Amino acid sequence: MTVEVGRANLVGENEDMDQFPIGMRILAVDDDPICLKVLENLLRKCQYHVTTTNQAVQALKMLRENKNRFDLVISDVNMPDMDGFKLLELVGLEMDLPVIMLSAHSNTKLVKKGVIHGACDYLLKPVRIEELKNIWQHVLRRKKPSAKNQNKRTNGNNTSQSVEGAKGFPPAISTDNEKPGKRQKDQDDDEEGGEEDSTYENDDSSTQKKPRVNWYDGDENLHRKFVAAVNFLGYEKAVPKKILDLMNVEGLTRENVASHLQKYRQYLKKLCSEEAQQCNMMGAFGGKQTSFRPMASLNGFSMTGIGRLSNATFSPYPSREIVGQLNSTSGLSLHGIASSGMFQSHKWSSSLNTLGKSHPAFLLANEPPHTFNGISTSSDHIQLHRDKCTLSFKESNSINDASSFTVSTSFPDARMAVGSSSNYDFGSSHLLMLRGQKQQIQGGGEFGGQSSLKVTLDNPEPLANGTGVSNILGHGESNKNWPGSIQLPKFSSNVSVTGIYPPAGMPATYLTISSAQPDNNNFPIGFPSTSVDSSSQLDLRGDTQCYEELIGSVVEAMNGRSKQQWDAAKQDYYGNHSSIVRDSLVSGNSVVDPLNQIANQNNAICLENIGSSSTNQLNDGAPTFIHDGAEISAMDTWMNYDGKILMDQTKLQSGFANSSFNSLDELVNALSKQDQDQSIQINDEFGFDAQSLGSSCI
DNA sequence: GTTGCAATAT
DNA sequence: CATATTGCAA
Repeated sequence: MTVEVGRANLVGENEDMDQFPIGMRILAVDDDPICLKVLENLLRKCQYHVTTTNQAVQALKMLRENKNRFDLVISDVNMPDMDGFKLLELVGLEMDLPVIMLSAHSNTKLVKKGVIHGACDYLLKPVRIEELKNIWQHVLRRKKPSAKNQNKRTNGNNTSQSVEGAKGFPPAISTDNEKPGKRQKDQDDDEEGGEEDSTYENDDSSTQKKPRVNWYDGDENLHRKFVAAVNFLGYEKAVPKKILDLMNVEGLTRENVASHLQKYRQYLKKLCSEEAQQCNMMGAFGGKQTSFRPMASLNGFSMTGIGRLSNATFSPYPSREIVGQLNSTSGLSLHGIASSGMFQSHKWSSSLNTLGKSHPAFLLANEPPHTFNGISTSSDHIQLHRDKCTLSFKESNSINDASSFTVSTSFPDARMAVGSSSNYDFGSSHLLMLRGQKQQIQGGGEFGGQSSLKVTLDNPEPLANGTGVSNILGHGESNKNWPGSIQLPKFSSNVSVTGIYPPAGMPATYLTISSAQPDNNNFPIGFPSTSVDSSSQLDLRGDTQCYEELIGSVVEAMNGRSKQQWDAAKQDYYGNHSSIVRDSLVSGNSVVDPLNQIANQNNAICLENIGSSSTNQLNDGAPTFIHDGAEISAMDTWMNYDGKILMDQTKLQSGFANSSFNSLDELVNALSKQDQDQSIQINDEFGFDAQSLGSSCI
């Protein structure tokens, strides 16, 4: 039989495998003594070495006592003391032995369940000896990859799946036969014969070829992990090794990641330039906001494992830039630069040179960053001029200082949101996205539609890398719903976003974003900033309404055990201004659609992530992400790394349904009454401190 | 030792 | 052809 030939060839060199599968050690488990006896006899006829037990618990005990005592486990599914699936799972977790499930029921669901839980085979009772004769193949298959790595896997770890690990399978789950839809090149459907021979030849020699990494295959989608890792680290800081560490995917190499990163960057570059073109095409007039939503692509997690990168779903923008998106009706077409162009204060990005080259955002108009038409980034501010529109950024304070910046606008219906991710290198890695949106303005409101938003970063201190960071990104846990734009900086910072009233007399279309010390006057004062070196401002003038929206989010890992997302703040301003306070110090994160907040009126908004105080564990990261409203709306749920649903958009839209916001609600309400000075003690288990929050508010 | 880029392989 | 892998210089 070819099987025998193949087997002989394959195991021929392995001394102890000469006799294989004769004497293969099998643990048979079945609560029914009769069935067990029958099974035992059949197995013995196959010349296996059989050990039996009628208790799953006992079986587990035996297995644990000596993990190398058995080569394979055959277990009944239905057992009184322990579900066969449970046993299966435990075995898979603890010893990575092939497990064959036995059941009298051919229920597809059961079979599926068994396979999903890692069963390498699922046999129906009564079992025929013909079936048992072949079960050794499961042992062989599993041992095969380890043969050459025998030394490495003596620990009993489940490293035999190194190859499979590259596919993103969690080690705990046997990967032998599942995922029918998945095509893995290293996996021949026929388990033996010539295929094995050729494989063997390759394995044996140094010419063994690496299995190709399937970044997009499979439910867990390595690319998602990749994106998450990149976002976690921040675009510039995302280097292959760090990404690899974060991803923590077995079998994946740094080279794999480097390659993928390369491709990813190229993609972003391309995407951005394309978008720039589109933006240009769109022009200031008639461009339909919804047809081009660069930020929509921030949701990298909507990408499904097709192996194709979709513009709509990839996550192209490094979040740590300041991005000004002036689009649409605001008519902010800057000297031919896309009206939705992205701009960055060079100080916020430590290296424009690099960015200009590597960051698509700066490739707009195919010009070096500092030579953008009308945009100057050579100093600490960027100015964009087009007609009445001016955008300028200036970076302010030193990196080590707490910083704040204020965003203000007089656009009647501007929506504003500010978030922060702390990136030490950037001094402040505020994420800022300014986006013009088409929206009806209903009048200027009592303040003439002016608004401002202050963002304060109180804790730019770098955080030690969380030891648990590696757990954050998945390990097979469901994270497919992560927003792609989540960023996980290495340290957190306090962020406060406060809606404030703009100074009277500001131009009707005026937006300022300034950086200043917390103690400074937080108010944007005209533009451009008169202080060249230490204040930053962004002035935006347009004759039409402009919305700014920036959402910051913080995702945090607490000792690697959990992730927290701090969210984003948005402010809808128009006439009255409403700001959204979000804090997901607990499990939550929240995103509030500004559109739904319009009703909330005159509230000054304070948003602060206080958790980063040294006393709590939020220091591991303070990711930020930006979404535009539509994007956020598109996300149904966000999940934390434990697979818990952190936020349900619908709930959020209907109000801060998330319980974690209850206190915040109160806080916001209180704050909205301009009672910041009062201490509102709302402490949660995470040390959320309303008082400090209040103090951060203007 | 890493990284990023370019050449090469699939 | 797109993408993964490999090679190599910085």
